Amino acid sequence: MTDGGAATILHADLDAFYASVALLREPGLIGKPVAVGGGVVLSCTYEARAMGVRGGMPLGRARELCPSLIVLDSDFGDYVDYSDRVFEVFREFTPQVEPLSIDEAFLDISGSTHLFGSPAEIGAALRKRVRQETQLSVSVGGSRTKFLAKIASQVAKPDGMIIVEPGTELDFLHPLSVDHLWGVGPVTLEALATLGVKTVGDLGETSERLLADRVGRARAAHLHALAWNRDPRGVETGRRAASVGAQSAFGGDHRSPEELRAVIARLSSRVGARLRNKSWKGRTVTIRARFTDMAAVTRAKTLRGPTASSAVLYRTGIGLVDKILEEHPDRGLNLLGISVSNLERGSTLQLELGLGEEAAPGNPRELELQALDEAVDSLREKFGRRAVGPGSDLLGDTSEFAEGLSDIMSRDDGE
DNA sequence: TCTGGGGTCCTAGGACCC
DNA sequence: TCTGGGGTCCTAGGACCC
Repeated sequence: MTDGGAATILHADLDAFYASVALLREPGLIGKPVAVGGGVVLSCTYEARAMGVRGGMPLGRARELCPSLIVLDSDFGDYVDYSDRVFEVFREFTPQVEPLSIDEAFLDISGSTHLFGSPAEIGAALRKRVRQETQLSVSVGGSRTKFLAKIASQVAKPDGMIIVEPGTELDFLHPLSVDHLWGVGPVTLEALATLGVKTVGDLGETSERLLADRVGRARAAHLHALAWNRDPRGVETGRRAASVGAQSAFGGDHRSPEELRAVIARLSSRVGARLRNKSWKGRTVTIRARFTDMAAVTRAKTLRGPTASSAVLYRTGIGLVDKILEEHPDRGLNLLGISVSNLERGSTLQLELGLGEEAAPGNPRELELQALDEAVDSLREKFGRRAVGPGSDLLGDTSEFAEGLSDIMSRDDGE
């Protein structure tokens, strides 16, 4: 922008982040095929990838492909620490940092080139600094547009850097297969293949109307624009989450209604605590359920007012779970999740019932709900995330929280 | 050891209002 | 007698990403 069209956006992406962090504790395993995860592969080293192992793959399948695979447990606290340190390094080069996930970010460096040099020089310095600070390797892509910077970093992996200079974008982009584009997954890839579209160049030569018939209007317009390197999105630093949620998968065996309530209690306590931590409130509560055949359904309820109360989330969630169980009486559940969207900023001081009742100060039921939320928060602070709900040493399988709730609910009758 | 947990965005239909 | 069209909100489902 300020320097007459030079590449000004960097995309920085840590290589095999979870696996690399795990290896810092086990340096003897460097160079071996290592995966981190439980149930499925969260992340794996490039040695494991060479054998066909991929993120998201069930561990059983990964072991089939790579019998010598070493599987390590994940430690989420470690990941957050390392991520924080890496993002601090990013901010040494520019305040314009947009986090995309725990291990990648966009950086707008258009205001930094006079201090730190060309994009390639900044990218090289940033990679060096991250390695100094954390011993982790980060791949970097650079371009005038956001999505192309991201593609460049993917192509540069592992431990590489590609800066796409202005004027050379289409030469770089058009030979790539379409699934390099953000938003092209297996389904869209297949739909595009039926049109004979294999490369980004093919995509650019295909009419938008034809594309829209196969993949929908919005996606067609988006993909067509990307094929010609049109991406007006800038780096956004202050993005607010659109939803907050938690989910839990359990084995195929039958769960009693009490056990399902306890799962919802634990998930509600986690989500509510996270909302209150950030002073957010949300108005729409969604329950997601997955059956043993992996088919999934969602049921949502929009409250009259926003809430951050674990107690309200629990009560609303239970109602939605009951609805699902009524509609699918004979199917076993495999997973339950609860999330809150329609978020807005709200003070934590004033809790609302969110069910259309007046949140009058001193409303006895509101005070009880608030007391439950405070109990949730202090338990979680003292004993960690498993303090409330099934598996908790402290409270057993039916949480005190759920019992308190049902107590209050039973007294609601007749109001 | 067959399937984790955190998200974003789009589509489509119905209810409801003017 | 005939029966519009736009806009918003809500719900449900699905593709996709890390």
